[in-house]
Amino acid sequence: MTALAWDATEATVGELAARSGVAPSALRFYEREGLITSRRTTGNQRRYSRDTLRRVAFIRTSQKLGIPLATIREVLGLLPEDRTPTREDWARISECWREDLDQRIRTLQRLRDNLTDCIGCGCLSIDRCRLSNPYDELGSHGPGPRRLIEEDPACAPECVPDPVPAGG
Amino acid sequence: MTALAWDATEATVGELAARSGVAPSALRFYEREGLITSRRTTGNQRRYSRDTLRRVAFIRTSQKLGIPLATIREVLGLLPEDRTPTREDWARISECWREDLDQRIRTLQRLRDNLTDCIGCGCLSIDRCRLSNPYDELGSHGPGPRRLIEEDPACAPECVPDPVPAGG
DNA sequence: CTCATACTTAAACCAAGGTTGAAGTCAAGC
DNA sequence: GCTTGACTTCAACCTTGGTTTAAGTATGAG
Repeated sequence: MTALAWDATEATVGELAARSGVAPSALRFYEREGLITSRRTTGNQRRYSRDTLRRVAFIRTSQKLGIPLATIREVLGLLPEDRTPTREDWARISECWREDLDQRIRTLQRLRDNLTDCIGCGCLSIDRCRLSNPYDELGSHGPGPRRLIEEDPACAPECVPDPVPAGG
Repeated sequence: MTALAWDATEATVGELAARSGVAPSALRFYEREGLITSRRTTGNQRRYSRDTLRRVAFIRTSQKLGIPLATIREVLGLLPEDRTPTREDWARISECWREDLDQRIRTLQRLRDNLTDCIGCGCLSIDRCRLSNPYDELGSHGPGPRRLIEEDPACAPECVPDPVPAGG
């Protein structure tokens, strides 16, 4: 069970995989995509520092929340680079997902309510229905409530919670 | 503007595209995938019957609700084949999405609430966090609440609302 | 030193939901 | 009956989030 060791301060890709429950191929993929980083040994093998485990946990958690990797990468970029991130740092960037999640819940609820309305009248047609309307110009009859179903802006990382305090 | 005509009872792919706001390539794709059908002219061109517009509207609406095409196809299969679907038929199959939508809303709310908890403690770590736990076996410490984040069973078309009454 | 494992890379592949392009055919206005 | 635009098919390509495979290299136990 040397794969679970991580007794020193660094982990191989296999050790990190075992600890995080994420496949080595996925970890290499994350590294290619710039979500995690590693030191290389003289023989070109990866060595991960301990806090990478938390970083991977953040990535997987965010994915469970439905956030695309590109967005996760951007938000990870808000972490301080000059020191190991603290609990507070992680909490701060986790806040980024809250608004996003709230927005998505609201959008789904709106969609569901409209569906309920529309089931009542059986009106799922291009021309009349608030749910189905693609973009009304084509129906060419009156200014419909076009923004009822806005593409949710979900996952735009506009959240820059606070300027991350640098240094210790 | 002959593309918008549809004065007769049938539409070409371009006309249906113009009316529905869905690209011709997408309509051909839907047909390949069995979500819509068409008659062919002697010259092998597609002609869509009028109710295809509603069918396409249903498809797009369902996609907005986050339903995959494969599931939409299955539910479309619940429509009567021996007659043009009525308002009631559409309403009936639209009901299929409701439970699904409710489930997804509940899941997202649960995730958000857990995130709120976890932000409080800054605990997004593999070993402790309810949100981050990948599959607890690896953490190897006690029976955690593993099903807090279940993969939502969303989009299983178990909804067979009523046997569709055949004939007019 | 040797041998088994674990590591390295690049490239191919998967699913979904299409788009794009090439090469050829149909339909309609003049 | 010709020309033009809309149609046809097939195949390749795109994105996201990876996995799989092949060929080769490092590391560490004995």
